[in-house]
Amino acid sequence: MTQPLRIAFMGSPSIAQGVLEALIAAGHEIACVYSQPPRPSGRGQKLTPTPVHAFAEARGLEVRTPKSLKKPDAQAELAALNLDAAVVVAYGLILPQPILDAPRLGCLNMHASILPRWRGAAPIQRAIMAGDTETGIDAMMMEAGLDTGPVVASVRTPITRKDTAGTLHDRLATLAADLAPRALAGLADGSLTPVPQVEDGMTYAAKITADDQRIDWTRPAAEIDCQVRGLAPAPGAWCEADLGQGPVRLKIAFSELTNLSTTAAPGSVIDDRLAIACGDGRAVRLLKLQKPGGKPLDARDFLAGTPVPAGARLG
RNA sequence: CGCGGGAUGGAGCAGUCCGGUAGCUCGUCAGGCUCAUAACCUGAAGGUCACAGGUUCAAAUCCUGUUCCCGCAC
Repeated sequence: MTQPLRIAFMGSPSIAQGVLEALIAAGHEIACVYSQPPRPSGRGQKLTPTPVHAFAEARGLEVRTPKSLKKPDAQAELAALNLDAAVVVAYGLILPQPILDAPRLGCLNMHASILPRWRGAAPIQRAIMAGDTETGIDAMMMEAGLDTGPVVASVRTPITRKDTAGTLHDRLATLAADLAPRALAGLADGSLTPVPQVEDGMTYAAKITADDQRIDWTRPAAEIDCQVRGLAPAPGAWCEADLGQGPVRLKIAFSELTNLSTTAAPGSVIDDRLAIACGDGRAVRLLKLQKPGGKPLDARDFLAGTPVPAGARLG
């Protein structure tokens, strides 16, 4: 490897953790780890540190969890670290200009899309939901704008019809962990030059909302299949279903496009193996389902305890 | 203490209100049948009903506590 650098790592969710591990393995000096502050979250409102926070603490690294980096004292604390670079992966805070300018080489961001497509918060989910056939990881120099900076290095991976946000996330996490040390080294020794993004083809990957999760069976089957896979395993796409005890929220964790055609009304169950009619006369087959209080089940296991006969209707 | 649902052979569920023979759909195993199937027929194995106490002649079922799992909200 090249010479060790003195860096700060900034990140919060699990995709960032692998990058941090890779930077440690590459021999860099991790001066400090920044992560989102622990917040009451989840069942029971327990105060939960982020995955990166927990990991860094377990490794004995200094962890800082400021609520914002806009204040001068927070900026001074970062400047005092006297950094060669900062590596940022899904941190979740805006980095003001003084922060961006503090490290000698700047701030390097790992972003889970091929920019300028899918700038923003949820690039992995949006790529699948839109039916993209390829995505990847870009290593980019951060600017004040949202994911607008020049790209240092890039890797790509195909999206298959069997990919979910979960499987794609895991694959991209591996790619990001591999790319980050290489991009950093190339930046440090000048062998990689940041290339400005073209604006052509730019899209934003908006945060996933409750509306994104609700399945509308009048939409085309291919779109619904992409919606299901793009939101799996969390937060999940769902529809209403009356399984004999009144309407319940049925989460769909995995699906596939069938080659069936049908004239049945959208939402109709058209066979005894969970093929559902969609708006374009085609059908998706539900392969993994979850009802309230239960775990996600393969269609076969689900049907063993909850028969869903042809002719039933989902809403 | 945010709201709520759950734990029953290997899987998924009923049974719990109203205490009294362990049930259903699958899977597994053995055999049969079929060109073939998430096909069909016959037979078999497999459960201290999450854990710990309590009430009772008798507890999956009623009472108390514990652990683990999940949905919503955040």
